[in-house]
Amino acid sequence: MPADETNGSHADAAHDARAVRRPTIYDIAQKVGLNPSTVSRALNKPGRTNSATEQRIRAAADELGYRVNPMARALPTGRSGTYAIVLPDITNPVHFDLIRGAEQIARAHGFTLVISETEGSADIERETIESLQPSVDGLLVVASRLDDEVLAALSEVKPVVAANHAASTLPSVIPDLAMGLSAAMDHLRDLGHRSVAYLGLGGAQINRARWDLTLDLAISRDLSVVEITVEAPTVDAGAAALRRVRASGVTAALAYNDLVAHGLLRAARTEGLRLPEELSVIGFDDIFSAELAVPALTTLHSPLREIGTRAMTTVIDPAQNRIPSKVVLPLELVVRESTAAPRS
Amino acid sequence: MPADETNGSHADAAHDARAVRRPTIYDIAQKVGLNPSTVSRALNKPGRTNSATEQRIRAAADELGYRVNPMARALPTGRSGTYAIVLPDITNPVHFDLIRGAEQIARAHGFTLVISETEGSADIERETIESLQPSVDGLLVVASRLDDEVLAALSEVKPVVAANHAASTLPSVIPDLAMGLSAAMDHLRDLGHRSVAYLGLGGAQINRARWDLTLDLAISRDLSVVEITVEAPTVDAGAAALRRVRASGVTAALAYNDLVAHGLLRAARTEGLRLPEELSVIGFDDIFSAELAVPALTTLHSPLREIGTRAMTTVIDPAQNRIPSKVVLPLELVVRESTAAPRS
DNA sequence: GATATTTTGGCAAGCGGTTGCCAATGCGGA
DNA sequence: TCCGCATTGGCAACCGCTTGCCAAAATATC
Repeated sequence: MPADETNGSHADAAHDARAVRRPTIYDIAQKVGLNPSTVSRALNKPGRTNSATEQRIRAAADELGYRVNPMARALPTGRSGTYAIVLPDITNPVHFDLIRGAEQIARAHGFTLVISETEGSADIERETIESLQPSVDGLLVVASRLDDEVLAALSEVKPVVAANHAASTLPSVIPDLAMGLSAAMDHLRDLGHRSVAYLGLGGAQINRARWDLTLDLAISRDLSVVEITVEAPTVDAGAAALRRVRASGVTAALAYNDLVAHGLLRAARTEGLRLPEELSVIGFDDIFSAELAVPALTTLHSPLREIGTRAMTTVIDPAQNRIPSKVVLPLELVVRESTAAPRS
Repeated sequence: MPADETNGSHADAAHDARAVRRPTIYDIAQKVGLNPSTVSRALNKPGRTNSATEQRIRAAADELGYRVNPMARALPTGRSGTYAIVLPDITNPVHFDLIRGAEQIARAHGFTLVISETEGSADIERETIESLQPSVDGLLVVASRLDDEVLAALSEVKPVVAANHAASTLPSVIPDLAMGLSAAMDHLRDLGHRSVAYLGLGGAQINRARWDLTLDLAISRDLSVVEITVEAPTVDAGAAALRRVRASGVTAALAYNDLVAHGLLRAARTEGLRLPEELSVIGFDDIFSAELAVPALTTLHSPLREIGTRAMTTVIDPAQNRIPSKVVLPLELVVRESTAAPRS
């Protein structure tokens, strides 16, 4: 039988429709002369059927090019095999590695991942999660804008785990802020800085933890510190902050993230500052462009990818799914060229 | 009724299960004393039911916090309301804006988007598409590694559109290579360059079109041109190519993408070349870090975001879905600091 | 006021799987 | 040879929603 065109066997009216119908377990059942339930078992319950018939069924299945329809399966079982990751902004490079880590685990388990943006709005985030719930087996929320109680309520329906920020009511996977910020502060102090600025993101609760900690750490090191707020976690917002940074008289700045640090560096260069002598800058995250910057960015390397894999692993596992735990991963300072002793 | 705890109304055995059951149209039907089919119509077929009962149903629906279950709906209708975008590598910044454009359109229509990586492997790509097919209404393939015929076959089942590369058998949305490359060549020639290198990506068919065109354009401008192959579309691969670029004696290089250009620049700076006088570099794509580079990268600005929106719009529309067309979008040269007249 | 139409709602089948339960078959042991 | 048990496969219900078809009710037509 040379022609592959005949695979529709008894050509129905369906044939003139635009889309070709995919074979179902009923087609397989008919082909081998067995009941669909047997086909289902042969394909999914190892050992439940005679191995000879299992062979026949398997053969027929891939002769027909059968693939299970995940939605049809999801209905009776309640398990769809898809997970969602919801985050404020896909294009923020910080999220790439996190997404990729999650994707890798999902793929390894044969799950599919849907990614959804919230544009940083709590309302959209809530709405998104609710509308996703019926079709997923669990959710990862990254840098959520939602209150812990809301998240707790949402996680009643389907498990939710927090990635990259701590939620007291959920399993969370976070970087070790204390470790990273201590290292950053030590580094600055050791270089001889006496006063530093922290460029924080207004309105992000993830920012609070960082600032509170930075404040404590600075005080205990006898450094003076001020918080300067940027409007968005972007290059432009970072650039716009330079004026205030200079006005504050600090010799070093710790940025909310690398994008902000990039902006600060760019603006400083534009203004003709000598870098890093006249201004030391430390970023946060260590995105791929950090080492491309001039001067190359000293930054806190966040284990984004591992945060993604751990978070995904957690949400997949029914044993860890629902119990609020906290996985903290090392946050390391990588020293490049954007920090130096202040000119005296 | 102060307590919100009572929403389970007649508490079933389901109550002690981990996951809370979400209300269905049956719950609504029972609550208002109507048939589920009426509920379904009230919610989805405007005008099909009496507007008074529609009100009642709607009220009951959101009192119960009802949300339709997309999977249950997908089964009878065959429409799942989700689309997939499959691409070689999520973390390649080139894809961010494209994804985002697609996401925006999807969201605007209330569709959900699933993103899937192929790691640049044709086999994985095919496998991915096939396993996604039953649960999506259409696919976007970005920089596909698959043959046009394979794609054609795949698109029998569910519509597929090609984004950022041309597939003769599918609707495609692509940048205007001729326009962009002409501008790049003109720019180089006008600066006084006589011989240029093209840094191409081995094995990518999207690369062939670029190289062929570059060759033609160079010849017609009386420039000499060589192709230098990089192994991967990455910064490191670009850096590794510097040696060969210098050996070739060219004064300018056109890179496969901005990442490669970044690498070239970085390596050149490390080697102490004076940039851009000793080597002009033009990138491709205009990713966000292009203007962060030092010198800031002259590059071909690809309308990635619009490619994403147009491709998504196309795949959504049954009228355009299936007819191989070609939407070409302007590819513009943005001149920054990485190109200059060669030192004479 | 009787008949023809239109509105409106119910019934039931079906989408493609899964699974509890039962029946038939095959096998071993007494 | 007969009984009991383990294997193996079939039956049918169900997951939540949609939709063709029909009947009852409401409305329009004469």
